[in-house]
Amino acid sequence: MVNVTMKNRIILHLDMDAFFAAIEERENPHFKGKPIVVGADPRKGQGRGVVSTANYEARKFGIHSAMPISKAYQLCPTAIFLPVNAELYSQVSKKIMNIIQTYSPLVEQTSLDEAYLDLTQLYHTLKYDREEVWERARVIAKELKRKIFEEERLTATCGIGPNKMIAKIACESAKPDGLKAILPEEVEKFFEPLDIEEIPGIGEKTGAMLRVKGVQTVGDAKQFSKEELRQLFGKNGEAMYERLRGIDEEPVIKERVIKSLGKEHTFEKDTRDPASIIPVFEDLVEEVAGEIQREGFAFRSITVVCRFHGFETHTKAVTLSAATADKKVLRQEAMKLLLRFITENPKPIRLVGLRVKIA
DNA sequence: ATTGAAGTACACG
DNA sequence: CTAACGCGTGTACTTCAAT
Repeated sequence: MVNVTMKNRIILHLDMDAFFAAIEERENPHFKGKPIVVGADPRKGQGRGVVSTANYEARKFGIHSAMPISKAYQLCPTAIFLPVNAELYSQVSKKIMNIIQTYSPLVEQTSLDEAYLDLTQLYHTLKYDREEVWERARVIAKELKRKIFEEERLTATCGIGPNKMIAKIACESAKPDGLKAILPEEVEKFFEPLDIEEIPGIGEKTGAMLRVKGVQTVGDAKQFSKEELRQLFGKNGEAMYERLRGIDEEPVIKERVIKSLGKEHTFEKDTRDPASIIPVFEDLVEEVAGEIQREGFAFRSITVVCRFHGFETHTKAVTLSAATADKKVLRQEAMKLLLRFITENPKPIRLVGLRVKIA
């Protein structure tokens, strides 16, 4: 009998290829073969936002997600720049997720275009025959890809592994329109040459710190003991030690509980003019309060964010004596925090934001 | 000693 | 002139005060 616990799972990660851009391409067939950048308006290179999604044609110019739109414009001014049509992408996402649901009862949606499927039940239905289980998972991935393409004319990439992290890394390695399974006995070989920043949780800052220490790959990073990593990176360091070795016990969760909710706004030009700032901030209050009411939430803690000229960002927060859903209270308290920012800091303001913690 | 609040840093899609 | 850098959400840390 095979042990079926957290230690012996099979997880599938599905990630849509260049999702937003692919939808736009589908909706406008004459865009086919041209570089498409979905994101902020570049306004002749003066726009302030970032790239949400670039299709593979645009990526050939070096354009990628999260890149400042002004840089994307420099790299390829002739690309087709499109605004984010969130409503449309959300509708398509729902259809995709509905398809995914039919392949597993345990699905975790992590964004509009990504989901994890826990296929561990296959161990039961296939009498614990490991070969069969992994083969069946591949078949499911192929069927998923085919079904999504048939129904939505969009391609996806699937990764399969013994946990979420490995499934995701497998998926990343197979993009676009790919399928990759990493078996438990293949994990070590596969991980060894990976750049450290491919490990979830190691971002730009942590990656830079590791490179200073002469670490480039996952293999290099394994020279550090768990204690050393804890010294360097705290609690994250301990998790990192495990992840470098392909260990990840994170369960596939059906739905996450919302813990906080907020809105923010970046001005077209940095400003200290109350006539520009106040109405925008009032709108944030309206939207946050509206969402709180719609969801039937209450809040007790309020945080206001201010990003000043030069990108310096600060927060101010208050905690109320009791939870409430009252918009007046939100406006009153949030406005006090905002005014403190304006009186304490003479710099022009780039962004204002408002966030509440759900009680 | 523990808890909660305020503020900062970092990560991810 | 090597900087340009949205938005929404989560976790973890440090510091300080009150319990």
